[in-house]
Amino acid sequence: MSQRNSAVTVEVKAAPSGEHDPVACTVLQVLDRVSGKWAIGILLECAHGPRRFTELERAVKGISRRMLTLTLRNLERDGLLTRTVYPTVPPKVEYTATPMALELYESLVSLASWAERHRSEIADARSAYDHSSAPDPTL
Amino acid sequence: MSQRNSAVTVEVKAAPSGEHDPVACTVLQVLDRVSGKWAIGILLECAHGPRRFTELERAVKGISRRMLTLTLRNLERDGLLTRTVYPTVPPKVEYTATPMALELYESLVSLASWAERHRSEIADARSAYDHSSAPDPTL
DNA sequence: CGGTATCCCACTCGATACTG
DNA sequence: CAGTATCGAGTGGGATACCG
Repeated sequence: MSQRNSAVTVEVKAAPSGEHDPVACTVLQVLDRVSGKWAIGILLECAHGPRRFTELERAVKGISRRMLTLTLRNLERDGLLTRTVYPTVPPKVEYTATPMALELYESLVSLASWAERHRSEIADARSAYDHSSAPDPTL
Repeated sequence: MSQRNSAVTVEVKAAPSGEHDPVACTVLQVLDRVSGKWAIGILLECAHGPRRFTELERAVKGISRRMLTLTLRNLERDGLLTRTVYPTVPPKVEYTATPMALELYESLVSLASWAERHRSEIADARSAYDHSSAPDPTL
């Protein structure tokens, strides 16, 4: 992976940014941080206390080593997780949610509550929409 | 685009879902709805009142017709926007945010406020991280 | 005006194999 | 134990051209 910009060797999300609307822009930045299939699950686990690599691998079911590492690195880079290496043998590494991440989690809960309140409303809207483009009965 | 499932002709996001953690799962569902580069910008515009197709095209700068249509369809499908067609000539179509969408917007604002509060903290974490994998000075 | 249809690239993510 | 390297499929999204 010979890339001129020598900073990081792992794939790290390049901030898309560059929006015009200040609010949309800000929200998008947060979203980019916690979007992706795994970030929230990992954050959630680490919010309950320090977690080791393999603990996360088991706790966040379905994740691959690769995605675990990648997501961990991005969260660490954004200051949402701290990575602590114990120079023992065998090696031991712990990931901990930062206070900032715990605050973020509170905001995410408000999002979740919105989803709970409107779960059925959304489901209804979906089926209504999907049925309105009705399949031709003559087929 | 001959697909047997005749419901919708446009590409519509198939909900990935299927997570194990209830909170992570719920949040992910919301995120999938408003993720993507354009959903929030469009929602934001329509929150200020009914908007026509070409108004949105101009307001949400950088968006293509294709992505505008796709995102509008998804938002409509989830019941976040209502689409009103005036059968005039030339045609006129208006998109309006639903009450549910306006509520969601409030939640997004709390996310934005989190981002504001921690903007510098994140920036610091980033540069610290990026500098720690220091490029070889001898190059 | 308000869309669709196509083509295509970049990026995400999973599977698998290898390493300090 | 805690990663890294590589390959390849699937998908998000841009450009462009066409349609009722």
